[in-house]
Amino acid sequence: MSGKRLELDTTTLSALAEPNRMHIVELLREGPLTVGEIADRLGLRQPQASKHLKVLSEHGIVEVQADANRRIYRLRPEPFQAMTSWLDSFRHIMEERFDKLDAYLRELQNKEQG
Amino acid sequence: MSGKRLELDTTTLSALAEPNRMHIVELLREGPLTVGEIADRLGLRQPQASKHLKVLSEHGIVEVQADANRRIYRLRPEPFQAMTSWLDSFRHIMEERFDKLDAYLRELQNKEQG
DNA sequence: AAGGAATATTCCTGTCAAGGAATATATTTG
DNA sequence: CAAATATATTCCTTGACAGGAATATTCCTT
Repeated sequence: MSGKRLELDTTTLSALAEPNRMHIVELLREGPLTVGEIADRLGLRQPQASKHLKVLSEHGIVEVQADANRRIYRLRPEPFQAMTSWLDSFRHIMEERFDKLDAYLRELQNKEQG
Repeated sequence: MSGKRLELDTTTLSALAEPNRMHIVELLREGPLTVGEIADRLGLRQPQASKHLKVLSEHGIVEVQADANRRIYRLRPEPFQAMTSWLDSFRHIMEERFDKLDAYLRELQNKEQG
Protein backbone atom coordinates (compact mmCIF):
# COMPACT_ATOMS: atom_id res chain seq x y z
CA MET A 1 0.00 0.00 0.00
CA SER A 2 2.99 2.28 0.02
CA GLY A 3 3.74 1.95 -3.68
CA LYS A 4 1.69 4.98 -4.55
CA ARG A 5 3.16 6.81 -7.52
CA LEU A 6 3.55 10.40 -6.48
CA GLU A 7 3.29 12.71 -9.37
CA LEU A 8 4.19 16.28 -8.77
CA ASP A 9 2.13 18.77 -10.71
CA THR A 10 4.56 20.62 -12.92
CA THR A 11 2.24 23.60 -13.04
CA THR A 12 2.85 24.10 -9.34
CA LEU A 13 6.52 24.39 -10.14
CA SER A 14 6.00 26.78 -13.01
CA ALA A 15 3.89 28.96 -10.76
CA LEU A 16 6.78 29.14 -8.31
CA ALA A 17 9.39 29.50 -11.02
CA GLU A 18 8.50 33.10 -11.71
CA PRO A 19 10.79 35.26 -9.56
CA ASN A 20 8.16 37.74 -8.43
CA ARG A 21 5.85 34.94 -7.42
CA MET A 22 8.66 33.27 -5.54
CA HIS A 23 9.25 36.54 -3.72
CA ILE A 24 5.58 36.70 -2.84
CA VAL A 25 5.77 33.21 -1.40
CA GLU A 26 8.87 34.07 0.59
CA LEU A 27 7.12 37.14 1.88
CA LEU A 28 3.94 35.34 2.84
CA ARG A 29 6.00 32.85 4.77
CA GLU A 30 6.11 35.48 7.51
CA GLY A 31 2.35 35.75 7.55
CA PRO A 32 -0.74 36.89 5.64
CA LEU A 33 -0.66 40.18 3.77
CA THR A 34 -2.93 42.31 1.63
CA VAL A 35 -2.32 42.96 -2.04
CA GLY A 36 -1.18 46.50 -1.36
CA GLU A 37 1.28 45.42 1.29
CA ILE A 38 2.72 42.78 -1.00
CA ALA A 39 3.04 45.23 -3.86
CA ASP A 40 4.72 47.78 -1.60
CA ARG A 41 7.16 45.40 0.01
CA LEU A 42 8.22 43.95 -3.32
CA GLY A 43 8.18 47.11 -5.40
CA LEU A 44 5.51 45.76 -7.72
CA ARG A 45 2.69 47.66 -9.32
CA GLN A 46 -0.66 46.71 -7.94
CA PRO A 47 -2.00 45.08 -11.12
CA GLN A 48 1.05 42.88 -11.45
CA ALA A 49 0.76 41.86 -7.83
CA SER A 50 -2.89 40.95 -8.36
CA LYS A 51 -2.04 38.98 -11.46
CA HIS A 52 0.70 36.99 -9.77
CA LEU A 53 -1.52 36.36 -6.80
CA LYS A 54 -4.20 35.10 -9.13
CA VAL A 55 -1.79 32.59 -10.61
CA LEU A 56 -0.66 31.47 -7.19
CA SER A 57 -4.28 31.18 -6.13
CA GLU A 58 -5.25 29.15 -9.18
CA HIS A 59 -2.54 26.67 -8.29
CA GLY A 60 -3.63 26.43 -4.69
CA ILE A 61 -0.47 27.98 -3.39
CA VAL A 62 -2.26 30.86 -1.70
CA GLU A 63 -5.77 31.46 -0.52
CA VAL A 64 -7.71 34.68 -0.20
CA GLN A 65 -9.74 36.04 2.63
CA ALA A 66 -11.93 39.04 1.91
CA ASP A 67 -11.78 41.80 4.48
CA ALA A 68 -14.04 44.59 3.31
CA ASN A 69 -12.14 46.49 0.72
CA ARG A 70 -9.06 44.34 0.97
CA ARG A 71 -7.99 40.84 0.14
CA ILE A 72 -5.75 39.07 2.56
CA TYR A 73 -3.57 36.41 1.00
CA ARG A 74 -1.87 33.62 2.85
CA LEU A 75 0.01 30.45 1.99
CA ARG A 76 -1.75 27.12 1.80
CA PRO A 77 0.14 24.09 3.09
CA GLU A 78 -0.92 21.51 0.51
CA PRO A 79 1.49 22.27 -2.35
CA PHE A 80 4.41 22.39 0.04
CA GLN A 81 3.39 19.10 1.53
CA ALA A 82 3.10 17.66 -1.96
CA MET A 83 6.56 18.86 -2.91
CA THR A 84 7.96 17.45 0.28
CA SER A 85 6.39 14.08 -0.40
CA TRP A 86 7.72 14.12 -3.92
CA LEU A 87 11.21 14.94 -2.73
CA ASP A 88 11.00 12.10 -0.27
CA SER A 89 10.98 9.73 -3.22
CA PHE A 90 14.41 11.07 -4.14
CA ARG A 91 15.89 10.38 -0.78
CA HIS A 92 17.97 7.52 -2.14
CA ILE A 93 19.40 9.86 -4.74
CA MET A 94 20.32 12.41 -2.12
CA GLU A 95 21.87 9.89 0.19
CA GLU A 96 23.84 8.15 -2.50
CA ARG A 97 26.10 11.12 -2.91
CA PHE A 98 26.39 11.52 0.81
CA ASP A 99 27.90 8.09 0.91
CA LYS A 100 30.30 9.01 -1.87
CA LEU A 101 31.19 12.26 -0.16
CA ASP A 102 31.63 10.40 3.04
CA ALA A 103 33.97 7.95 1.39
CA TYR A 104 35.88 10.80 -0.16
CA LEU A 105 36.26 12.58 3.15
CA ARG A 106 37.50 9.41 4.76
CA GLU A 107 40.03 9.04 2.02
CA LEU A 108 41.18 12.58 2.62
CA GLN A 109 41.51 11.93 6.30
CA ASN A 110 43.55 8.85 5.64
CA LYS A 111 45.89 10.86 3.47
CA GLU A 112 46.21 13.55 6.11
CA GLN A 113 47.01 11.04 8.74
CA GLY A 114 49.29 8.99 6.51
CA MET B 1 25.30 30.59 12.20
CA SER B 2 21.99 28.94 11.43
CA GLY B 3 20.17 32.03 10.20
CA LYS B 4 21.29 31.55 6.67
CA ARG B 5 18.69 32.80 4.20
CA LEU B 6 17.94 29.93 1.93
CA GLU B 7 17.10 31.14 -1.51
CA LEU B 8 15.88 28.59 -3.93
CA ASP B 9 16.99 29.19 -7.47
CA THR B 10 13.84 29.72 -9.47
CA THR B 11 15.60 28.54 -12.60
CA THR B 12 15.88 25.11 -11.02
CA LEU B 13 12.13 25.10 -10.70
CA SER B 14 11.55 26.28 -14.25
CA ALA B 15 13.85 23.54 -15.48
CA LEU B 16 11.69 20.99 -13.69
CA ALA B 17 8.44 22.68 -14.64
CA GLU B 18 8.61 21.46 -18.20
CA PRO B 19 6.67 18.17 -18.36
CA ASN B 20 9.13 16.30 -20.56
CA ARG B 21 12.00 17.28 -18.31
CA MET B 22 10.01 16.20 -15.28
CA HIS B 23 9.47 12.85 -16.99
CA ILE B 24 13.18 12.56 -17.62
CA VAL B 25 13.86 13.19 -13.96
CA GLU B 26 11.28 10.62 -12.91
CA LEU B 27 12.85 8.15 -15.28
CA LEU B 28 16.41 8.79 -14.13
CA ARG B 29 15.28 8.19 -10.58
CA GLU B 30 15.51 4.50 -11.40
CA GLY B 31 19.08 4.85 -12.59
CA PRO B 32 21.37 6.30 -15.26
CA LEU B 33 20.34 6.10 -18.89
CA THR B 34 21.66 7.09 -22.30
CA VAL B 35 20.04 9.71 -24.48
CA GLY B 36 18.63 7.10 -26.80
CA GLU B 37 17.10 5.11 -23.99
CA ILE B 38 15.52 8.21 -22.54
CA ALA B 39 14.12 9.25 -25.89
CA ASP B 40 12.74 5.76 -26.47
CA ARG B 41 11.15 5.32 -23.07
CA LEU B 42 9.50 8.72 -23.23
CA GLY B 43 8.55 8.77 -26.88
CA LEU B 44 10.69 11.82 -27.57
CA ARG B 45 12.68 12.56 -30.67
CA GLN B 46 16.38 12.41 -30.06
CA PRO B 47 17.08 16.12 -30.61
CA GLN B 48 14.40 17.14 -28.13
CA ALA B 49 15.76 14.69 -25.60
CA SER B 50 19.23 16.15 -26.04
CA LYS B 51 17.91 19.66 -25.67
CA HIS B 52 16.01 18.90 -22.51
CA LEU B 53 18.99 17.08 -21.08
CA LYS B 54 21.13 20.08 -21.85
CA VAL B 55 18.80 22.31 -19.88
CA LEU B 56 18.76 19.87 -16.98
CA SER B 57 22.53 19.69 -17.14
CA GLU B 58 22.96 23.45 -17.20
CA HIS B 59 20.97 23.64 -14.01
CA GLY B 60 22.96 20.92 -12.31
CA ILE B 61 20.05 18.55 -12.18
CA VAL B 62 21.79 15.87 -14.19
CA GLU B 63 25.37 15.05 -15.04
CA VAL B 64 26.86 13.35 -18.06
CA GLN B 65 29.34 10.57 -18.35
CA ALA B 66 30.83 9.88 -21.74
CA ASP B 67 30.97 6.25 -22.72
CA ALA B 68 32.43 5.99 -26.20
CA ASN B 69 29.67 6.91 -28.56
CA ARG B 70 27.09 7.40 -25.86
CA ARG B 71 26.33 9.83 -23.12
CA ILE B 72 25.07 8.45 -19.87
CA TYR B 73 22.94 10.83 -17.86
CA ARG B 74 22.22 10.54 -14.19
CA LEU B 75 20.65 12.64 -11.48
CA ARG B 76 22.72 14.85 -9.25
CA PRO B 77 21.64 15.12 -5.63
CA GLU B 78 22.40 18.80 -4.99
CA PRO B 79 19.26 20.44 -6.41
CA PHE B 80 17.05 17.96 -4.59
CA GLN B 81 18.87 18.64 -1.39
CA ALA B 82 18.48 22.36 -1.98
CA MET B 83 14.77 22.01 -2.56
CA THR B 84 14.44 19.90 0.54
CA SER B 85 16.26 22.50 2.60
CA TRP B 86 14.09 25.22 1.17
CA LEU B 87 10.93 23.31 1.97
CA ASP B 88 12.16 22.81 5.50
CA SER B 89 11.74 26.53 6.01
CA PHE B 90 8.05 26.07 5.30
CA ARG B 91 7.56 23.43 7.90
CA HIS B 92 5.56 25.78 10.09
CA ILE B 93 3.26 26.47 7.14
CA MET B 94 2.75 22.79 6.58
CA GLU B 95 1.66 22.23 10.15
CA GLU B 96 -1.83 22.97 9.01
CA ARG B 97 -3.20 22.03 12.39
CA PHE B 98 -1.76 25.16 13.95
CA ASP B 99 -3.71 27.43 11.65
CA LYS B 100 -6.92 25.53 12.09
CA LEU B 101 -6.49 25.32 15.83
CA ASP B 102 -5.69 29.00 15.97
CA ALA B 103 -8.76 29.90 13.94
CA TYR B 104 -10.87 27.65 16.08
CA LEU B 105 -9.63 29.20 19.29
CA ARG B 106 -10.29 32.69 18.01
CA GLU B 107 -13.77 31.72 17.07
CA LEU B 108 -14.31 30.30 20.51
CA GLN B 109 -13.08 33.45 22.14
CA ASN B 110 -15.33 35.58 20.01
CA LYS B 111 -18.32 33.48 20.99
CA GLU B 112 -17.41 33.63 24.64
CA GLN B 113 -17.02 37.36 24.62
CA GLY B 114 -19.87 38.14 22.26
C1' DA C 1 -25.05 59.99 -3.52
C1' DA C 2 -20.16 61.22 -4.47
C1' DG C 3 -15.48 60.66 -4.03
C1' DG C 4 -11.80 57.87 -2.80
C1' DA C 5 -9.31 53.61 -1.72
C1' DA C 6 -8.21 48.74 -2.69
C1' DT C 7 -8.27 45.31 -5.93
C1' DA C 8 -9.27 42.92 -10.35
C1' DT C 9 -9.47 42.80 -15.33
C1' DT C 10 -8.59 43.84 -20.14
C1' DC C 11 -5.85 44.91 -24.10
C1' DC C 12 -1.58 45.38 -26.18
C1' DT C 13 3.19 44.28 -27.03
C1' DG C 14 7.64 42.12 -26.70
C1' DT C 15 10.25 38.23 -25.23
C1' DC C 16 11.37 33.61 -24.58
C1' DA C 17 11.12 28.81 -24.90
C1' DA C 18 9.62 24.41 -27.09
C1' DG C 19 9.02 21.51 -31.12
C1' DG C 20 10.15 20.18 -36.04
C1' DA C 21 13.41 19.44 -39.49
C1' DA C 22 17.77 19.40 -41.14
C1' DT C 23 22.49 19.13 -40.28
C1' DA C 24 26.87 18.88 -37.74
C1' DT C 25 29.99 16.22 -34.75
C1' DA C 26 32.05 12.42 -32.81
C1' DT C 27 32.84 7.39 -32.43
C1' DT C 28 32.57 2.69 -33.72
C1' DT C 29 32.79 -0.94 -37.15
C1' DG C 30 33.91 -3.16 -41.47
C1' DC D 1 38.62 5.23 -45.47
C1' DA D 2 33.45 4.50 -45.76
C1' DA D 3 29.25 3.50 -43.59
C1' DA D 4 26.66 3.37 -39.56
C1' DT D 5 25.44 4.77 -34.91
C1' DA D 6 24.76 8.07 -31.13
C1' DT D 7 24.41 12.59 -29.87
C1' DA D 8 24.51 17.67 -30.30
C1' DT D 9 23.42 21.95 -32.66
C1' DT D 10 21.18 25.29 -35.70
C1' DC D 11 17.36 27.62 -37.83
C1' DC D 12 12.67 28.52 -38.04
C1' DT D 13 8.00 29.07 -36.46
C1' DT D 14 4.55 29.31 -33.06
C1' DG D 15 2.45 29.79 -28.55
C1' DA D 16 2.62 31.21 -23.80
C1' DC D 17 3.44 34.62 -20.58
C1' DA D 18 5.00 38.85 -18.18
C1' DG D 19 4.83 43.86 -17.92
C1' DG D 20 2.60 48.52 -18.94
C1' DA D 21 -1.32 51.29 -19.15
C1' DA D 22 -5.93 52.03 -18.82
C1' DT D 23 -10.22 50.78 -16.91
C1' DA D 24 -13.71 48.16 -14.30
C1' DT D 25 -15.40 46.70 -9.79
C1' DT D 26 -16.23 46.76 -4.99
C1' DC D 27 -16.42 48.84 -0.64
C1' DC D 28 -15.79 52.56 2.65
C1' DT D 29 -16.46 57.35 4.18
C1' DT D 30 -18.67 61.59 4.58
